[in-house]
Amino acid sequence: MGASKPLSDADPRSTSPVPGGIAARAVAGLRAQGPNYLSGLNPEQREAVETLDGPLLVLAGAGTGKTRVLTTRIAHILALGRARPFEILAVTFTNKAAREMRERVGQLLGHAAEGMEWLGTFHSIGARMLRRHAELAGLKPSFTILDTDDQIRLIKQALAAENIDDKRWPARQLAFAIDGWKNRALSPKDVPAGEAQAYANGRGAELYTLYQTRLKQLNAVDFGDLLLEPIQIFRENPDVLAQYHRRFRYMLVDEYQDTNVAQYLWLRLLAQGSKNLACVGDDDQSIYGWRGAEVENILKFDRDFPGAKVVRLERNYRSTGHILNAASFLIAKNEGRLGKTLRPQTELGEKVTVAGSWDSGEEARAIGDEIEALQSRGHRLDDMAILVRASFQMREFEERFITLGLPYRVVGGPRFYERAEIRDAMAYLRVVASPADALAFERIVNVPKRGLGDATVKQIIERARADEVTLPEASRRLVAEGALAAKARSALKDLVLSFDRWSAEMDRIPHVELAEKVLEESGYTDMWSKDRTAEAQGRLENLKELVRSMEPFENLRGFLEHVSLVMDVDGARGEDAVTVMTLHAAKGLEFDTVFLPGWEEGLFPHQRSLDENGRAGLEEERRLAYVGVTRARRRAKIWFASNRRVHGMWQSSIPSRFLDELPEADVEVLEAPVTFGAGHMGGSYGPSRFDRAEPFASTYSTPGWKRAQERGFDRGATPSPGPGARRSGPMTIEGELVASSTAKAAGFAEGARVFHQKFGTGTVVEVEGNKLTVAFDRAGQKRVLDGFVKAA
DNA sequence: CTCCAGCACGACTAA
DNA sequence: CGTGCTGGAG
Repeated sequence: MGASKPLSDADPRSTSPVPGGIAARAVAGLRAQGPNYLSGLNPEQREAVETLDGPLLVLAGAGTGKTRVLTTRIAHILALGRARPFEILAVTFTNKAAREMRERVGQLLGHAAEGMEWLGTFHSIGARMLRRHAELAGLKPSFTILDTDDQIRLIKQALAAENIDDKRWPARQLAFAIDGWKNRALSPKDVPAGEAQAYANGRGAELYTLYQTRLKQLNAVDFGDLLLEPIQIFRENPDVLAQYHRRFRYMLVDEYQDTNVAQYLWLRLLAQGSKNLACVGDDDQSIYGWRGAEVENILKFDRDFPGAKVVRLERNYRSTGHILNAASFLIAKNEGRLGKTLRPQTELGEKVTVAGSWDSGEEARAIGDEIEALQSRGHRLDDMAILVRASFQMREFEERFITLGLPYRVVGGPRFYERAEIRDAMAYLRVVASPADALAFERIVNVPKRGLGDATVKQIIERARADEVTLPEASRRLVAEGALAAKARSALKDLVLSFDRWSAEMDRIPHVELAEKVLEESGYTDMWSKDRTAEAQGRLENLKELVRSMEPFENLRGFLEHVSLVMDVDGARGEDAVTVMTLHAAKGLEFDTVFLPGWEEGLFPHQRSLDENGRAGLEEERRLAYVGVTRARRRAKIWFASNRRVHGMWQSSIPSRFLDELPEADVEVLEAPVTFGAGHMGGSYGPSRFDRAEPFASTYSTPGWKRAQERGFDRGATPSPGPGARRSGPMTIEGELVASSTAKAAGFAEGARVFHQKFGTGTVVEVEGNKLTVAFDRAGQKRVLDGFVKAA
């Protein structure tokens, strides 16, 4: 690599590929005037943008203009004519980041960044490459991309075929292991013996091989393969790799600290061409260790890419002083870091606030109130966000915001495409688009119920395997031969004919219309319309949303590709709304006001991180806290609750250790608005508690609150309540308590129509204190507590 | 052979 | 709390 002499771009002629050529003169011209897109950059940023040749690492602290550098750099390359849009490889981790980059390059150039076909996520670019050279990997270009769910079902099948007890060796565990191997670019033969030993008595590697074979048979890949297969192809086909070397004149990577071994290898292979690889990252924001990210990659960048230039961005333009100081002080507790000193560029502003609440419900109420207060003072909801550690925390906020009528949007919550109804609908569409998609066919062959159970499906699969045909084709043959029971045969015949009809229509009618037709004619929407459970309505809404989301796409195939790679729905509609999302999803974003609830030991830092990764896990959690605080421009508001329901059980919790790691001078501790009950460990649950709860009877009447109180009482009786110690017996205490505190608020009479979250609507048959016997229209007669039903 | 209810068990973060 | 498997009824 001695050939790559360090090039100074002070002299434009030396950086030009063709000395004295058009580009060089253009550079000189631009340099003279200074193109306006460069004018707002500080010296470090400008250096990062203008250092075009050779490897470059930009260490960009939070809020130091990282995205700006990346996008300006692209604009610069294009403006100088160094490369055409399709000769730039620009990789991000999330679709959001890719989208943003595309938009901002467009803004800089004054027109859409058309033609940047290699701007995207690692996975989408990997998929694109793999489709081009699918044959080299033993696949057809139409291969399907399996998500985690499909993956696990496939592994289950493999385990069953090998007679491995999936109770003892859960499929998830193997899926997790395979994922890990793929993240480290290990093919079955490369798996270290020790690790392969760990699963199913040493059959790990064998099962991995089997899984890969099944994938190929299904013409499918998983997420890991989207990178691994191209790496394999590049290694085995130098001519293919050479094509990409010629193609990519410049390469940019966002969030380099999050790359795993496979991504690193992929990049290194590609960067052997032009060597113009620019990586941007921040070791303090490395929060994806659990999916294989190797902070090492960023730490040893200059060794991996000799002659690399390193630029540090340390001027923070985002946050006010107190916020930045608090974040810096916190992250300084980490040991394994390159070390950067972020410098605030503005006033100290407001201190970071820390407040406690009795339980998670109160936390949600208090934050909701504060949001409304801010809103009434003229703050936009768009400028506020609630960042949670785990997505289960979101629900409470959603519920609260619904009652308040506060518009909110959830980013990456209970994920849209993971909902059963969406997956079913998608499976239908997948089979229509490619009848060979066996997993999809299996999923919906008996949804809605058609009388095609396991036995029938098994026959179809066996036949398909014997004849080496698709499942629909095997079904067709079985039907034609008059096999199967008469009932199953006619149901199957109808289904196969329907698929034939839909497939034939695929290119004739608009895909949105086709989707509606498929869902309608298959009886799928009907199935939910007839369903009287509470969720059914929401599911139908989701299906409508799915169909609506297909509109922007050219055709069905385009849509399906999008969904398999972009597992999120664009929720960014115009309305002013509070954002609720996980800390992981928040990386790269910023808001004026950031609420950080749930800073409790066990949740944040998350127990599992500590258990599984010890100190490294703690450090990653701390980086996550750092990411959270640094999302805030003007206000960071941290909360913790004394009681939180985890896995359906109320547990008391202690404040996060991170709170004590914040600097006193930059933090203001708020009096909790309502602190009664907290720390009430004594067994004296006398009338005094009731008296205090009484005034709140109307507000504190949610089931959760009741159980919070019940839990408090319970703790008095049993000092260390183990989880599971109370499987089904809390009714008496809860019952009495609830009866007194909600007697006036609730009070259902016999014959009243009520609605229950789980059982739907029904009629009250009997009232006994707060216990109701309700005949539900669908779910039958049940005894429920009145707190769980609303008047219908 | 299919369907459904009841029960056990596992639950953070992502493309 | 939700899903996924098992066993028994139809």
